[in-house]
Amino acid sequence: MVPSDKETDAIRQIKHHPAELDSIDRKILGALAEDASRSYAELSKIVHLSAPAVHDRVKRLKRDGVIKGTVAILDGCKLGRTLLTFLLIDTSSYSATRKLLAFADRAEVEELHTVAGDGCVLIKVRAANTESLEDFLMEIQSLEGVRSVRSYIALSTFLERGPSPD
Amino acid sequence: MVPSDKETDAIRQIKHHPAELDSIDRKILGALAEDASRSYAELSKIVHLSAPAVHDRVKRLKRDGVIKGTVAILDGCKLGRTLLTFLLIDTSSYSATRKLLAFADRAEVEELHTVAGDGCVLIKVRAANTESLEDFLMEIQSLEGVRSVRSYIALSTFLERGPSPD
DNA sequence: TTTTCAATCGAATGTAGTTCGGTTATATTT
DNA sequence: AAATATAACCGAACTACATTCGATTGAAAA
Repeated sequence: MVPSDKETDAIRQIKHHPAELDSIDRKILGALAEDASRSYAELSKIVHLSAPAVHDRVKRLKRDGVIKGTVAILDGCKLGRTLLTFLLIDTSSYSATRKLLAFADRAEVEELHTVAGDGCVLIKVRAANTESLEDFLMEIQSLEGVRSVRSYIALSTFLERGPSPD
Repeated sequence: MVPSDKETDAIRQIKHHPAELDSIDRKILGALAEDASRSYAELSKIVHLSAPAVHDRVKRLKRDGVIKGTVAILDGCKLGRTLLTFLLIDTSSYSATRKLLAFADRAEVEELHTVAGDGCVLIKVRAANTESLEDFLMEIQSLEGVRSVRSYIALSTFLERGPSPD
């Protein structure tokens, strides 16, 4: 039985192998990673192809999962979140780590990773102010199995973006 | 003299005060932060307004800088970058810190902040593999004025997104 | 009260996304 | 080598969405 298109698409998306990308693909990806509102006409000028040709490539890049989607970038300060902090949390048990994963639901939490090294969990938090950060910290510190929490409060941000195709 | 529209727009964008947002604005922002490709027709169903009304609001949110832009989210693994690492670099001089800021140009670097606390600079790096991460680390460690570099290699990522309007 | 302003709507318009058929070039098969 | 299949591309047509417009409403200011 020949696999249906749907099946092969599913396999393609799951694959963690790097997709084969030529220089034109990379230019398109770079342009869209910078500004996803660019029109196909605009992209076609950048890569010297017709608009439908660019459209085909973007469609393929989405189908293969290289482009995972497009999102609006919001200004944290304008939303009332002025305090960016990275928390490095050392846990003594897996159950404690699991409890920390639940914090992914919080609106203030932007990233949550488990890491190798001294700590176990790394959380990027954008809080409204020091008070709300303190509340957040207290909540984490009071969890059973949390050994230590180190806070790194961002002073200035010089770069914040997603993966680059270059 | 009455300030021109251009001037007031410029002031509005620079302002770090939180913009006044009602619940409809927040719903729109949330929907677009999740998927910026949603049409005004789709958004209008979510917030129970007409498409032009939503259009006006989005235009205002962009003008005020609450929406900073829209970007395509790329899959780091598909691009051949499988290794996500956070570096916490302790420097002994401002000139060393300045040298580190130049690393914002690197394709592997996704975030670069100065932080208060033990370290001075926090860098989020997405490298192709351990070898290229090692090259990167070596380069930083060999900089004059770099006291220490702590590496936190991500094992699993449970959340990665921008500021939320909620 | 009267006026002004901002937010909204339906309808019309314009622009950009998308599909289509045909062409070329390359790779595969016979 | 010839024939066939495949993939990438193009211009032109089509479609759908973004955008503009004028009118209406309701609330705040004069």
